[in-house]
Amino acid sequence: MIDLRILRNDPELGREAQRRRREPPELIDEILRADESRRASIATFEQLRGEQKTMGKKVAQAHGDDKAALLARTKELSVRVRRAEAAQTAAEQSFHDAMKLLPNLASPEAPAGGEDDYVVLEHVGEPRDFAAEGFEPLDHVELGKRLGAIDIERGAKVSGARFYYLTGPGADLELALVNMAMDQARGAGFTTMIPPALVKPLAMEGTGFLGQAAGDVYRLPEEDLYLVGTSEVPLAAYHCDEILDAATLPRRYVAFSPCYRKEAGSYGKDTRGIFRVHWFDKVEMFTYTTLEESFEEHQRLLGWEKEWFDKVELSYRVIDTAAGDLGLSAQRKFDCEAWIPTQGRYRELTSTSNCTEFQARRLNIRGRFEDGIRPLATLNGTLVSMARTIVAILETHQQADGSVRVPTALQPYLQGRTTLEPVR
RNA sequence: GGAGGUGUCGCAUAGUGGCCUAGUGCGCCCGCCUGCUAAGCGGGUUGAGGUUAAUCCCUCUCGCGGGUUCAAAUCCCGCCACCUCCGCCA
Repeated sequence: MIDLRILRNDPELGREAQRRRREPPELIDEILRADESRRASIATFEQLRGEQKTMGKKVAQAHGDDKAALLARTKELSVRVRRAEAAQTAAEQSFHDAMKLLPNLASPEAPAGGEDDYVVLEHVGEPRDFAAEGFEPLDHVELGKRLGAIDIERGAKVSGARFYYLTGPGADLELALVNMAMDQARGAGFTTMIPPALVKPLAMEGTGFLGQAAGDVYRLPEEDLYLVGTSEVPLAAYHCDEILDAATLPRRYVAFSPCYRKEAGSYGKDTRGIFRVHWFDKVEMFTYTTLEESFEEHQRLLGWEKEWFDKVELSYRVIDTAAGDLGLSAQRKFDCEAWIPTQGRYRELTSTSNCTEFQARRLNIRGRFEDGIRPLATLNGTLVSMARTIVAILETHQQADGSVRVPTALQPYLQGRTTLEPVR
């Protein structure tokens, strides 16, 4: 949800933001109309309600015929109050429904356009040149088999397509990555968290995942709960309906959680291996801060992500996502994409979004400042997403003999192992 | 899952249909007093919305949602959370 005053003062700003996202600009005018009728219905109700309260006091004091006459009038008034209240509720509902459809206003710095209109901000490291080294790289499916690290057949047998088991060194690798990520974040001052992966509709809705992304979300209709696609959801909802003391900001949390995604509409895409799966684990950073601070915090989150890539020794590039490819909540988003040798291209491993006040308004998260109470800003950033990082590490650090070199920084987290060796 | 209990302003509590415009204490903020501090004294202290240039003012907010009534913190129904006990369980 965005600040209504912005739209009232400058509707064209809102329409333009919609165009940059390739979303309908007419929504702005719908919202403004809904707001007008909402305010009119509030005025009507309040006027009648005030009258009813005044009359009620007179009734309490009157006796005999006076009282009977007053009662006749208040009975009639009561009906009108009830009708006005119903009209107000309906008008507020329509207004909120329209507001809920409106995505965050994209940053003026975010490139306009759709998925392919991103801007590359930088490249870090060189993609490894296997041809020069004289051998053909294996893909992660083959490597995973040889190392006894990934069991895709049994994942499919037990859970279906896009599921897998991490086994032996694969499981060890995930735990090592989790621990290294948690250590990094803890060192940077984050509070570690293990949040619930099942949440109520409020948390999903509040974080913006029931809009355009709803098709990608698993729902348990029996309990009316959702499986989260990222721990951003429980971390954002953690402080919903709270007023945080400004002195406690920024609040930084880092969470480990499973992530579940239907991957609807991705049929035929990335069908091989564990690059695109229905479940993976992730370590996610999340910050509550002020709107003014959020832009620098966004850069800091990006900085921690880059630090991570350096530690696992992957070459990558950073892209500035185009407005049309931002999630509903995001004002700006940077993705870090690692080079995947057997795909010959950069693929998204991590992502950091500045949601400004958008989620905080929906979830009613505010800060108490010297000059009053205001919504906070929320930001999120991946530190490590498991399946894809494991793909990148296995493929990038494989050696001609079929073993995989363990990045130096990761070795202490892998019982000192320097390589993962083939078992067959 | 079953039975019972509880949910009021930051905390603790009062309030069983109109005198609630929700009282009191603690905490907190401002001021007075005072070598300093404490105490004492006076005032303020939920949040949201409408209106406004801003204030004033008005409406909503007693876990949430319905209902009864001219009128609901108060009566009725449903839901949620927490506590106690029983059952089951990693």
